[in-house]
Amino acid sequence: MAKLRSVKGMNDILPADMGRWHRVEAAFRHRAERYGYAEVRTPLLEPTELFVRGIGEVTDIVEKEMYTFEDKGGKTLTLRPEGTASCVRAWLQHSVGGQEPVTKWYYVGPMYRRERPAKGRYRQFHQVGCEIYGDPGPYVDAELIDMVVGFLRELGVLDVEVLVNSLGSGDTRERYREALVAHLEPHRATLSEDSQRRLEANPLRVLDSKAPEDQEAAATAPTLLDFLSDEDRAHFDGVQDTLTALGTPFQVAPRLVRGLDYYTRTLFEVIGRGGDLGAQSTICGGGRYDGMIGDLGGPATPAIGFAMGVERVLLSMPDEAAAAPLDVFVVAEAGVRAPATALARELREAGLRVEADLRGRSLKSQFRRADKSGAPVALVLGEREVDGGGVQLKELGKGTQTSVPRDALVASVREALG
RNA sequence: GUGGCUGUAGCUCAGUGGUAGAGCACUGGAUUGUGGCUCCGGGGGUCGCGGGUUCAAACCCCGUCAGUCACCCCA
Repeated sequence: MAKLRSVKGMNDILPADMGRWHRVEAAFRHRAERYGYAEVRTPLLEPTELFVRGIGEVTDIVEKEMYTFEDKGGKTLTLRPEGTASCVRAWLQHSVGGQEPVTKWYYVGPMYRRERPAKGRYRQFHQVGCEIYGDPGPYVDAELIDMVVGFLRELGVLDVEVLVNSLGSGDTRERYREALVAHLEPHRATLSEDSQRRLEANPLRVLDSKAPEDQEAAATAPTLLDFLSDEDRAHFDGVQDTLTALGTPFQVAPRLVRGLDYYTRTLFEVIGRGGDLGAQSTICGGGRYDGMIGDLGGPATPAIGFAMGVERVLLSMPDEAAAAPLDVFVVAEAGVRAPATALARELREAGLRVEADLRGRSLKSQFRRADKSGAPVALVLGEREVDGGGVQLKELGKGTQTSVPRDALVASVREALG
């Protein structure tokens, strides 16, 4: 329609939706802070190198989804596609690890990925997430998962599935990868085209392929859990035992894998079953990445984190009536608009949310607006009231109207609002 | 990135070759300072955009852009 449009896949969030956004963000902040996390804000733009090294060169995100460009100084920059790498960079850059034994950070903000937009998937999307540096788990792993479930529950997102897996550590993944390729190679010809490609790039992904021709080869494949070392196994048991102790329902999903290279040991995903989610049903994904900090040149430090898609949380939340954004609507005759403005200011200074129609329209149309605004109280100011030193206070829900003295106005309004 | 479907008023949609419609929303009014219900009126659309076929295109054809669904991937 209009010639000027927002960039494809990047959406405006209009005031009508803002209540829901604020509710999600506020609930997340409060919960994270109750669990001992502190907010961190990192730049939207980072050196491209950070994501190439942090996320992994052969991942889909790095290979084809990043917004990368050269700035005027010739530096290669990238709009952040996720939050974990930036957090690690900031943590290292400011030597936070030397100042405290365990760091717990949370973040809220937009991320950028140049994918084909669909429901629940946009090119600018928003994530809330947490990261913990310096605690090897497994208790903190379970606590993190439980916090996510509690957060979603608070927002009314009850119909979720929590999937948990362990990718092992050290060379577990490598050994498993080799065994898996050895298993799949004889089936190569019957695998789907995608999976034949994945055989080289990321064979673990063949396991959760939806193509029917891949199902058989995947079903008979060795499972990653069989390759765990004793330590990895004990760690994974610890995660499960703690989740059970917390009463958090979960399922072990031995074939759960992710498209980011950095994960080790604990891996989890929260899937929404209800709401308006389409094919993008993953609300939250996360896991341990004990190797990343060392890989980026820092001291070997265990780490775990997750990210949640705010748009997806919103899609899975139940609808609810929006709270009235106003307390009072001031209705004034055209000739007394100046004193009406002063009246509105007085109420606002007292902390009330006040709107007035100052265009000089008929009282009837002002009342119509007052009604639609949702404000429970209308105050009427005309020549008579200005002369008499009072104000008419009308409770729009009840239809009752009383005259209140000007100097008792704030108290009377407060009383009417309950 | 691949395939399917859809683009008509702010929103939800009807209209399938012959002068652009409905409901909701917005807005004015229904006698002298008062909302919600009802009634009457008003504004608002180069029918996504570009090209083609035709005497004539919202309608048929091609392209393009956007949205959406599935795949892929992921939050």
